[in-house]
Amino acid sequence: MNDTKLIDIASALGISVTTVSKALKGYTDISKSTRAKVIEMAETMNYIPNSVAVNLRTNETKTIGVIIPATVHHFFSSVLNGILEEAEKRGYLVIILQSNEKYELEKKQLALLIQKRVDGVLMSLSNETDDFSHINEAIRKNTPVVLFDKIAKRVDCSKVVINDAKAAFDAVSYLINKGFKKIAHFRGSYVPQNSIDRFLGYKRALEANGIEYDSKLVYVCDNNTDFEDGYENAQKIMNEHPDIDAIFAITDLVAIGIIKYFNEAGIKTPDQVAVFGFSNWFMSTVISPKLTTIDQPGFEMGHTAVSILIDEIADIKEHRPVTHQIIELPTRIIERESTVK
Amino acid sequence: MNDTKLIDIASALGISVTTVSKALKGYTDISKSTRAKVIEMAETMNYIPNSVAVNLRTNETKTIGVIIPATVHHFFSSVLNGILEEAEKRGYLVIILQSNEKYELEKKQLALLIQKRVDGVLMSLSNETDDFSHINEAIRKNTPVVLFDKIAKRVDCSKVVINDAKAAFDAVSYLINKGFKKIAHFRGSYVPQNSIDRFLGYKRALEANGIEYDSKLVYVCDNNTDFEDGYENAQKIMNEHPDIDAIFAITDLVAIGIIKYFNEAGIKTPDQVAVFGFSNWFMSTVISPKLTTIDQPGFEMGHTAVSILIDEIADIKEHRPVTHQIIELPTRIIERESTVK
DNA sequence: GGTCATTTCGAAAACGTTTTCGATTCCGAA
DNA sequence: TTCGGAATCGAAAACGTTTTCGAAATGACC
Repeated sequence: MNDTKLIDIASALGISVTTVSKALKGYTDISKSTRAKVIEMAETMNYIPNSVAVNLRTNETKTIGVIIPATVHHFFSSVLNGILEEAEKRGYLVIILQSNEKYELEKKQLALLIQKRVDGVLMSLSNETDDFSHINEAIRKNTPVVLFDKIAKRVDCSKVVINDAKAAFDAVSYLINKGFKKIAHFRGSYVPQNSIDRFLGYKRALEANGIEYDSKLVYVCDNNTDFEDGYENAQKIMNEHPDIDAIFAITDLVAIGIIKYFNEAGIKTPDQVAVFGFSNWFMSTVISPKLTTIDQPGFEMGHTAVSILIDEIADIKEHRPVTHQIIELPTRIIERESTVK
Repeated sequence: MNDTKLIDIASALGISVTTVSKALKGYTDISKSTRAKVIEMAETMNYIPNSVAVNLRTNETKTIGVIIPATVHHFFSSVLNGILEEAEKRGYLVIILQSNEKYELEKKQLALLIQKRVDGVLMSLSNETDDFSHINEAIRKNTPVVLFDKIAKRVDCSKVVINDAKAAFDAVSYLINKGFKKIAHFRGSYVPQNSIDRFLGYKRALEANGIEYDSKLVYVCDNNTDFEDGYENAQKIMNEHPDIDAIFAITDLVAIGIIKYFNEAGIKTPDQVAVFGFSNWFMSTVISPKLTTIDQPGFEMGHTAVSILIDEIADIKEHRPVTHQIIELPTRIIERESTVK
């Protein structure tokens, strides 16, 4: 536990702490000779600056916080990888917290992060969250926040998202163009923005193509930890509406539940009912038939969210005005077996 | 940016910073009346202690670092969830780093964590790591380290693992008892301990059951990001040894690659060749046939690793002697379709 | 009223840096 | 020799807490 500190180097060299500090930080008012001596001594004494002391003095921690709503499975692991990579590249550490889709927890965790003096925070909202004062409060305290994926339009901060409505519109339009006529939608719960947007994209695509929207064909899947929800609703819809010929699912997980049921019940995919997923999760190539889906660029989303956040941190530090950006990452259809006859 | 600090409360109340601090921390030498006043004022002024200053003073950060070798997919996401949950429960924050299976990066990241003064670190070793001096160095500096999953037997610290050799032994014994005779093994690369142990378990199970070990039936799959490796080696082995009747794969990912190939090539699983995986990843129930595998308790592993680490942190702080533990978590066979005719 | 113990408070040091600002030294030019 | 500027260094304050230790005030008791 023999941490060497500035004062150790200083007394070893018979100079002041100030000089040591300045030499190490490249101040120009230190002669080359003493600078060399200091650097060498720091080397041999294996000096490592105490980050906590530096943080206190400089009022920055070079750390960002990340709050994600769900477990680190699936889509969020891609985002996380993007976050970790970009943060490391820019010299920031990242603290991860999971809100488990709970508003209260999310609020508490955000408070904890700003208490810990992180320089900024990245967050994706919980399904429960419909009050955003905690976020505004953080921003007011000069801790920049950037929202990704599950965002709130009403919060004034940077956001990086995909255009869920457009992606869903494209997906359903694709199905219509393929000749499917009675297309159901397995949607998510009612509050998260992306659940709403995907639903709206579905509805608009129908209307744009002269197909009447039928609310009876919309089922709610609000469990996003396993595929049981998709499985059960597939069973249900085949009883209630056996004549559907396609389902647009809000996530690949739901879609896989559907396909699982269809495989077991002897319902042919895509011949009797086609299935379209969302997110391009890893397992969408594992299932048989392979799932047609929307590629959602998680890695890139993490990347750019970090990038924007760190830029804003710098802006605030330099007292520049910060301008919030809304970045919309492109999605694309990945056509596989579950929709091609 | 109107952070209120102790001194603000103190001057608002006309008392000293010391008294405010003590009142807030429940010191008994403060009268109930002033304590009440302080608490109320802190409340109305919305006081939040500056963690950085506290850290500097108390010399602890209530933060632990985690270094994982691979991307947060699959097994590690379970571990991570266990870590996050237990850490939160015990009042610790967690900083995540990925070494991408690189020794140099792992070393650098460990140094970074101790520079940041984390109270302890959890790590799972990279495939490249065969020098452990960086870990010993951390421990010598009083930063406790606990290794999980991919560990090094020679490092003197706590570890939480599964018994890979026994789990593999059980898996292969199971196959033998099921009547399979010519069992191949798709192993991992040569240095990680769990790759070695699973291979040894395979070999011993054969020998224990009077089946001669044949090194020709062992294939190396060292890519753990997708299932191509399993796919290609499955193709290869069916050319070179078409008479095998089972494959024990080092991971579910490899096993899924194998099954993918078999499905495409018209090779019946398990009738012609059975497949046994390892880890019980989520997708092992998605593939068809569903994969028989070993359940590896990732969540619990994260949980207990954190628990041990935090206990050691407390021991060090209280100057108690710390005794290292080696925890071996139980595994079990999950029998599914890929091995039952 | 005096003594002593108890209760209640605050000054100050400490944690390890960074940075301002002034002091000292050095050197060349006049 | 003197002067002025440049080069080099260090004292000290500051970041916001915690905690030791002593001082002051209070209360109890005779």
